[in-house]
Amino acid sequence: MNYWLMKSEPDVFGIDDLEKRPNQTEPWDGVRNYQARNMMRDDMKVGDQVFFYHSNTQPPGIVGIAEVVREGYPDHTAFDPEDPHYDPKSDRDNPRWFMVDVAFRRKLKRTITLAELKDRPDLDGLPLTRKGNRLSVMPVSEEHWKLILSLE
DNA sequence: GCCAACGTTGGC
DNA sequence: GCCAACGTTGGC
Repeated sequence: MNYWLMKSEPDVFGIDDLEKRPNQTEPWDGVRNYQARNMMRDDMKVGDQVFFYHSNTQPPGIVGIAEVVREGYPDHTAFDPEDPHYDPKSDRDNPRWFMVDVAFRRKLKRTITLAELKDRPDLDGLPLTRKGNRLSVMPVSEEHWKLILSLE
């Protein structure tokens, strides 16, 4: 099993929104970055655990846990000219963008903030806190996963 | 609202 | 294939 972290802006789609979805499940659409695409298409497996991270909010941090419930499949929002994530270079015969479905598991008892993650020397190498990393999907090692959970 | 970091685009 | 211009992300 693998571990991941996915970023979302709570004003757009937060952990509470995921909890309220039918089946508490949501397709993670709209990702338009090749590295993140590759991870969703190739690496994320059913049962993988996901930290749900709130970005662009005060304070930014990890707020909950989700789980991959459907593996990579074409992101259809790229096919729809009306959709803000439309990409004319992607079509059904040769889809460029992929997504996974994630399901709500639980909220953390408290937000584990970006600030405290940055502060911990034992979390050196965590992609989230590496300088300049703006990926919206990133891997988390098992060691880091357990360590972060122990902070809850 | 600012701006650093970084990805993408397109002219050459 | 280089690189300047531009757009986006996301912390602050």
